[in-house]
Amino acid sequence: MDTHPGATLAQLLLAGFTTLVDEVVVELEREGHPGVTATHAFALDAIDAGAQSASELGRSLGVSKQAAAKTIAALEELSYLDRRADPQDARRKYLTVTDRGHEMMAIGEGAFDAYRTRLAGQVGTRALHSLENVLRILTTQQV
Amino acid sequence: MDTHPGATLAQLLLAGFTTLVDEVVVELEREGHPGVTATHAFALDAIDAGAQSASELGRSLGVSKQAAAKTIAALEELSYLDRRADPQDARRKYLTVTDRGHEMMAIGEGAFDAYRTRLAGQVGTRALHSLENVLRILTTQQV
DNA sequence: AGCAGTCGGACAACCTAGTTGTCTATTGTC
DNA sequence: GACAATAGACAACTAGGTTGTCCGACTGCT
Repeated sequence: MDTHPGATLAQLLLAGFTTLVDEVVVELEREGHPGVTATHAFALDAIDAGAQSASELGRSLGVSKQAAAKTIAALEELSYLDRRADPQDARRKYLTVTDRGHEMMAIGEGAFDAYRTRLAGQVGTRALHSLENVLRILTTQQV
Repeated sequence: MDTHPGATLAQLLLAGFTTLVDEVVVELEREGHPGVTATHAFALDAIDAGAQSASELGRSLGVSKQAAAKTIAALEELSYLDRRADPQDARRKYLTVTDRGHEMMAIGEGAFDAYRTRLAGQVGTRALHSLENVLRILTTQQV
């Protein structure tokens, strides 16, 4: 039935990601946050979790500092971030998440979690935990 | 430990995809097929499986016919495809996979399958089947 | 047989999310 | 004080898509 099991696995992983993300983006738009992408949401999470400069954000997301700077510019434009001079280090621009940024994060997280909970209801908590465990092994080990 | 389970699931899915694909691209390069991307390999699979025109390929991959045409142009440039006039329909350009294309497909599939088999060895066949089942539900149903 | 509508393909302009390379200003280290 | 490392800005580029427009070829209907 499936003549390409390995390639199918890859396509399933990508399709799963886009399905989940599309759902969340639609929900964010419905809740008053149009123009937000998954990249934005992940970056804002990383900044709120401690990445306080473009270089640091790039390292934390695994992309170049230039790419991180572009994402930061977009988030600032959408009023999700403030950039201020760092009094300790004149090279840096200190990043803080605005109130609107925290609101967007909460809605995004809520939508992600709600989807995950619905999925758990359909396939069972054990199957979902098993999936997450397999993916963690896939991404962190030499398989 | 994980304060964002839903977002983490999305990131795991994407990271799983890129891990798998990067591995295969490296293997293809090592086996004499540099410049091949996952997009190319998936498109060639779809063409070999019956998508015989740019429009049809686009529908089968879920992208616009223009995007499919760009991928086809790249595959033709890399000598993985032939485009010939269709005697039955002068609008169409009939697509056939070359010998080198079939060789590349075989290597790509082999690399994908080998990785999947190694993963099954680490986590068990049941866990892998369960993962694929969950992803199929995630991508094909209204969850 | 004619004609309207659909379909395949090409071309252009644009977008997103990244890349590398180069540059300046600042900071930390010996 | 010299010098390497770091933060950020700017430019040019790439991949892989998108819409919109257009034309020529086919198809179904009357």
